[in-house]
Amino acid sequence: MDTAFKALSDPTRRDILRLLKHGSRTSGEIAQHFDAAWPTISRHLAVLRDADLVLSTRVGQQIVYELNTSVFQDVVEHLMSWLHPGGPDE
Amino acid sequence: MDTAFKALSDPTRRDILRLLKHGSRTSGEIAQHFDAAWPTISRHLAVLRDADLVLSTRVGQQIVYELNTSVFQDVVEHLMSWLHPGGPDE
DNA sequence: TGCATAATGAGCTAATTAGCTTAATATGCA
DNA sequence: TGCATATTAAGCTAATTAGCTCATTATGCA
Repeated sequence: MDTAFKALSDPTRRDILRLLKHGSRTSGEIAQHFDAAWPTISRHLAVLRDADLVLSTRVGQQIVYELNTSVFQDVVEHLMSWLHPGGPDE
Repeated sequence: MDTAFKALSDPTRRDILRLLKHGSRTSGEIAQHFDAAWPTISRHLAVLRDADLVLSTRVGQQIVYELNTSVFQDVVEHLMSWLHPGGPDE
């Protein structure tokens, strides 16, 4: 959970997630949307992967990334539990 | 919005928010719950205040902090918009 | 095998930040 | 006013991290 919040704290990574919201993309397609160097985007993708916010699959020469919506659900539920005083989160 | 995600990315700050979920607390009461030095907690509170995640009011000699639930709502809605492909967030 | 393409790993620098200690500010009260 | 308490500000160090460039790994195909 800690890694998820940390991953979300970077604007570039949130931009990547927004991009993936519209469908799966390869590393190359993602990198092309940004001014940063490809290895830089690759590192951001690794952070998102470690946080389980995205899933990656190799398809031939390329690696396809997609949102892992279940972890998003967890983060959202986590936040919402803070809004309800009687919630389960101590 | 950027500041909110950044503020949430620190575990100590999330602990502070969890504490405030149970009701308003003064700076001193909050600091007592942690091993860190008081000025350190004070700085964390400043980060949360800048992100509008908490509201502060002076009451006599003390400053009382409380959750700003409306900003939580915003963050939650922001995250949820990423889960729905037809959502408004591009 | 040997070459081209896709992606990541290694190693570096500059910037950010969490933590500390010491100093300053603000309020309450005699 | 003058002192005590509550809180924050300043300034520092160590650790983290985003970005880069260059090198390496992995796959596809002739």
